[in-house]
Amino acid sequence: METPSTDKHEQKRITARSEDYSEWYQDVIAAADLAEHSPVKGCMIIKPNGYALWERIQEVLDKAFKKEGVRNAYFPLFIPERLLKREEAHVEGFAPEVAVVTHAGGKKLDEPLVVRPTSETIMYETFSKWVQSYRDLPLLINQWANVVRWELRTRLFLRTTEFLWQEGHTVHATNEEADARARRMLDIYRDLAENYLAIPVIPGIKSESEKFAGADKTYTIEAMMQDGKALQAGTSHNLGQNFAKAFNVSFLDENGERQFGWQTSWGLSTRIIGGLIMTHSDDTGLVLSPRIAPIQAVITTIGRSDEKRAVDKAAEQLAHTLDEAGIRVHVDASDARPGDKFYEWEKKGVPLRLELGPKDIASGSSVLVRRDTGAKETVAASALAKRVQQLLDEIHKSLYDRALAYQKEKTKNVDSWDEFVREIEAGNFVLAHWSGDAEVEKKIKEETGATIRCIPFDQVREDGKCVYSGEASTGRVIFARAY
RNA sequence: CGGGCCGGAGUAUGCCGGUAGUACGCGUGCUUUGGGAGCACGUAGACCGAGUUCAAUUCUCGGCGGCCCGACCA
Repeated sequence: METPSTDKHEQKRITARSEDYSEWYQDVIAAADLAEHSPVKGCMIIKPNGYALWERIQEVLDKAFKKEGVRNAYFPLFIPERLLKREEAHVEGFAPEVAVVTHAGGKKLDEPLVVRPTSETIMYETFSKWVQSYRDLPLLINQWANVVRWELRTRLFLRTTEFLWQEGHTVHATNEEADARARRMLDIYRDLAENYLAIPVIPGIKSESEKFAGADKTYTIEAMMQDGKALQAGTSHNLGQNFAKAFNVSFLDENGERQFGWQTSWGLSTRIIGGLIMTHSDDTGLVLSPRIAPIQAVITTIGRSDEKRAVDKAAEQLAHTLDEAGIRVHVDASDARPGDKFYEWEKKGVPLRLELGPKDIASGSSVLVRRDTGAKETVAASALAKRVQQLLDEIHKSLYDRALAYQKEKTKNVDSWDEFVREIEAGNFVLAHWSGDAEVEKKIKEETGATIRCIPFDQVREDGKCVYSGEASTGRVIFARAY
């Protein structure tokens, strides 16, 4: 037995990724002060640092949605049970995981109320009244909300009993238009992931057995975490007319004929924050991509107490300059020792640190330190704002490139079953031929734990044989173990 | 729901069938300040129940709670 060290730094250290990925993940969340477990099992308390990330994501998505003509609305938390039961595949998919309110106001309710696991049913009941004519279409609605899914096993951010998300719901006159909308919204998620979170993703379509309960088609973006497991980072569904028929969402077309609407829904949740953590962070703590970081640059002051006033003043001035340049900046003028401050902001993942002390003020410069590489440079005060902006862009690119290189390195083309098992076991993504048979998919899952993450949009058409059954196949799909 | 580990200051832990000790944290004061400061004083703790025992935080059983691994899932 190893005796625990009494060294305080040893005690504060984050578990190495290579030792225990799960523990490392939780350590990073704790070190960056993002979230904690709540007294209610499976639920999560999102702390201010974590919520600030969610607010940034909301900001980016809301802007993109508005550009598309999507409008925000809010529907009730409670769904009458009969509504949830109206679409057959939907109720089957969600029945095992819904929470139901049976008593309220001191009485047993005549009809139980389901706490929404998603809002298709309650929204479409209303949509049937909102949509009367082809002139009412397309209807583009988004809702920011919490939902509840009673999962057996939970993990901070990745799968919690209650989670925050946005869910978009649309109605269209044609299937083509609905499908284009579903694809378009997935592309907005891809843009968020790649251009803001620096997470490279693989967009594609889900297999029949992996698609959303009640959808005709489910589109997804899949990301690879640092342990090689896949994370479904966002989904978009072409619902066809399944819900429109169940909820009578119909309209009169140009010819005065009644038609059912074609619908989509799409969602992205706080889970993406888990993806952000697991994509970039290291054994020192969180690493945030610059465009999503609530604080992009932190100015840490250094100096003795008799110098403090002058240093603080210079820090405020510098912060003002950076703020003017549109950089999200924070000044840490606390009394803590320099080393303490450095570690603190590294744990929290702030992309850039500017050290400012008497020496810097004397020389009219500042020391700039990158969170991702640790590289230091001294920059003249006059050139700081420009250099900071430049470095933020570089950090984004570097994080993205590194994650993409890792994903490519750990994605293997495989043509035999032995290889397949070995590569999955090694924590890789596997590109393999699959004939489209759901039974085969199920058996592969049972034997290896791997599921089809998606059939990539950029799939190369090539003839081959199913890696499991040997049946003819026209292209490779992505298999992996997933969160 | 199966398998494993664990419940003690805010956190992490050592020894122990008989005054619960240590480190970090936190508070006050002084000295410090360019990579996790030093000293002094202070602060705060055994999940619940039953059993064994002169005596249980320690041993046994049960409950409850947590974490990890599976099944389910965004």
